[in-house]
Amino acid sequence: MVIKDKLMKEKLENLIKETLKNLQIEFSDISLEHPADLKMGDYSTNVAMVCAKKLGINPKELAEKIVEEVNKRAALFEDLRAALNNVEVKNGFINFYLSQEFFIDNIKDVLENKNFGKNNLFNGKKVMVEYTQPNPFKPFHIGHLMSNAIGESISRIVEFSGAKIVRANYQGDVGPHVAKAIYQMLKNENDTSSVMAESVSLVEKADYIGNSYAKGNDAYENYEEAKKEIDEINRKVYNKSDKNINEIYDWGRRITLEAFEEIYKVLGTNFNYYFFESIVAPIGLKIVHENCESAESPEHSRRIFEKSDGAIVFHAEKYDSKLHTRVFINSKGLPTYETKELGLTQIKFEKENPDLSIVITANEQEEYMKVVGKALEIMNPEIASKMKHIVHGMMRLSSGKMSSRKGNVITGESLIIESCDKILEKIKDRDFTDEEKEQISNDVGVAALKYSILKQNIGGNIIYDAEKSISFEGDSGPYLQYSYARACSILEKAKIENILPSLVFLRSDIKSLKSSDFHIFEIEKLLYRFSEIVERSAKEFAPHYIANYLVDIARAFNAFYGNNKIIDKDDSMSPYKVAITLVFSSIMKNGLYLLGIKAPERM
RNA sequence: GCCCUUGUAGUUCAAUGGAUAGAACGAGGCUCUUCUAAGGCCUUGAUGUAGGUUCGAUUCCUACCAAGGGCACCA
Repeated sequence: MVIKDKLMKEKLENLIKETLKNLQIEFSDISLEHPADLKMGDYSTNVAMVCAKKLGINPKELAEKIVEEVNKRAALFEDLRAALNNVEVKNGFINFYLSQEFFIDNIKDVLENKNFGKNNLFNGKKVMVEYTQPNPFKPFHIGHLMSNAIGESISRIVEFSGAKIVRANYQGDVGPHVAKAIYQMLKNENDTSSVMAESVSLVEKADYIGNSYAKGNDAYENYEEAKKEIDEINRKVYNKSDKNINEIYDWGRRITLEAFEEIYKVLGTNFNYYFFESIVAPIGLKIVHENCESAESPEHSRRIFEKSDGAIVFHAEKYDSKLHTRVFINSKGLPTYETKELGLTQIKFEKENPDLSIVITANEQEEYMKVVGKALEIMNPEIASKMKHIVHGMMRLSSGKMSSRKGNVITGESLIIESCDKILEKIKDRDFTDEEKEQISNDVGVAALKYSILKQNIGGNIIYDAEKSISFEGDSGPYLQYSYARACSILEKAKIENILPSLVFLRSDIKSLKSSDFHIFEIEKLLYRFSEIVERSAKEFAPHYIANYLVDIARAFNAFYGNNKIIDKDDSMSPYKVAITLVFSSIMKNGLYLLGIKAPERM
């Protein structure tokens, strides 16, 4: 058995270390990387250039000397001898070329090892991930879609890296936005009661509530009278004092939550916890009051929060000049977002006590969270150290339109439907049953959207182009799925032709082949890297490394497909090519899973 | 004004301090009596400005310019 993927890097690093030691060069920080260009080898190190200056030697000469010594040492070990094809100096770099035997053994490894691609970065850790956070009474907008795609992918990646994942959702079921929606629904009492009827669909009901919020919000901003009424309703919602309001509230909350659940089903998310502001708010209030300057009890001597203009605030700039003051309890005695966040954090740790608690939100909340984090750090440094806030950018539509033909705001939901409908239109003439078409267009439509969100660094804003996103060409979710489906179809044919993937492709077989008959395919040089890509994604909480990698292997596979006949009874290489196809399909499926994307076998 | 984030082909995005800065879309050409041509192959083009650190800077540091976000009772 030759060395496989991760071990290879370690072995090579050790080899270089030993070599330097032999040459009496002191250097510990070995950098060994994959060169960007496959022509430059499979691994590459810059030690010669780094050490040359210190030693006052020409880097090229030093590199030659190191290579000579490396070759001598590598010859002593059977595994290295088999795995290394060539070591050479180019532009001062020392490049390592791996052998056919290395690649073949790694193809075998993927086929035999069920855990291929996994790593143990988070072994034994419990990680809670909070994401999506749509608010009852408001539409599921594009930001929620982004948060969901990113949160689900990060959850899966971290889970794949050994963690136990707890998925959490946090929803604002009290507050001004609720009052605005209820205000409008009370104004249109007749419409409201007819929408509440059984016969009206869930989607229509949820739309009605979302639109009521939008109108109520408008009234709040433009009419003093409405503002007063809404503030009054807000208070009544908090203390549940009005029977009529309670009834509409209970109904609206239930309907919008049910509608969200339908969306999660389409997106492929299952939450373990739903936290609500109504539950979290009183806990946060208690925390703030106990740590406020007015607290009389002597055990609460920490005066973190201070009274100011009738509100209770936290002067974060006292602790960190880069932060600022924020209101935690407003002058009406109601908790703000910051206070609720403190309550939420406490509940999370009481219920699950995670080793790491991740919160995913849009970047507009970055500065608030730093202030909340500072307050938390003073009160409970242990919990604060386990919190991680991951922010994502905003999505803009390339068309510039943010509202649909009906004049409604384009919601996350409408974007999903539009995407799926377009795919359905594209595949309408294909040879599938209506049921299959429905399933495929759902899987592909959602993939198109999710991929558009995940293909780039999550911190930046996204310009969403619906046409490009659903395109099956180039850099898209459907392109990845198409490549997978194509591989599946080849494997199906292989089965019919009875060409089985060769699991035992013996070293003697390779040697008996003339070198002209055998060359290492680009796809082979990429497949074994899957696990290190996943590990890096997990370490940096960055799904886009996986997305980019999948495009790379899809392209390499399609080139392999385009330039080779895979199923060919007269070709002794055919079983091995089938094996490569099988490995590609398995890695693509796993990779798509990590992005939260389904992999249909036909499309 | 202060703080955070971001400036890369015409456009949308990559690039763990490294090699000739990669893709995709767009444009032009070629390609299937072979497994999904929704594919493949070829051609075309970019690091905001000015310094600094380094053998080497898109990456790190400083200043400037530009965009987005935050800066007291919304979330």
